[in-house]
Amino acid sequence: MYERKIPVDLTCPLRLTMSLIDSKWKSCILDELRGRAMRPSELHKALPEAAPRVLDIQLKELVDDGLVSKTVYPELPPRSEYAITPLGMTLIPIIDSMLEWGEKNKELFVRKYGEMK
Amino acid sequence: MYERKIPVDLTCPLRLTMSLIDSKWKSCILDELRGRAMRPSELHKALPEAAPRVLDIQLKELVDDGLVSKTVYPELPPRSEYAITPLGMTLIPIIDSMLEWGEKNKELFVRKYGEMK
DNA sequence: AGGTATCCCGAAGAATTTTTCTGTACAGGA
DNA sequence: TCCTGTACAGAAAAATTCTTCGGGATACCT
Repeated sequence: MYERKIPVDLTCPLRLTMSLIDSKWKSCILDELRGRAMRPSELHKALPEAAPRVLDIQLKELVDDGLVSKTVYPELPPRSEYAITPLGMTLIPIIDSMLEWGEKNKELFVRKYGEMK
Repeated sequence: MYERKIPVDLTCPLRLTMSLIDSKWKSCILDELRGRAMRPSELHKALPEAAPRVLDIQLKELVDDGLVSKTVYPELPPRSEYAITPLGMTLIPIIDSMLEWGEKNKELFVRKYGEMK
């Protein structure tokens, strides 16, 4: 795993919160898991633009940070499920306000940056 | 300036909003400017841990995105001021909820990651 | 002229994150 | 047996962001 060489000042509440969710797919993962627990393969299907390996890594970080929980069912074929934790749920209002902001202002930026498709 | 090779799907409202504020110092800059306009040198003093060049670049991007405005006073010595725009102000509730979240949960992560000084 | 201060910007390299490729392991089905 | 699906992880490459270094412009002051 990668070891940071330049520490971040997590004393700043803003940077602390940011550090937990500003990776490329973390906010999307939390948004997907808000309604129900999902299996890894489901998440991969739900976020097809994300490289599977990246999803796995960011999922693991979310688990390490206590925002998501992982349950492994000792079955065959193997099955596991990721669910948002109560702590993770407390971030949902932030996700929601970002969703709402993006919805309300998207025309502004689609015009500026193009469809980006 | 750097040209992206992998486009981001800004059709997703969450990723759109994120893309505007998830650079290292953008949220901090908006937080600093929320109260009053500031000169670049003031911002550098307010955020001493940020490399000045990075602040300049991110400030410029915020201006390009319409979240911050720049006013240059044709004086000598030169003076300019950055202020948050009405559009930028609509992001403040999001910043606030992140500040609040970080404040409320910081002990959890300080314990986990250390003081990070 | 040499020093200050202000603001801005280019370029190279380091740091970090993301992407891609590859490999492990298990068991069911053709 | 070979191929499939599921889940996970190492390692190298590529992409992106951040850091550092240094320069340019202007006009003031000594």
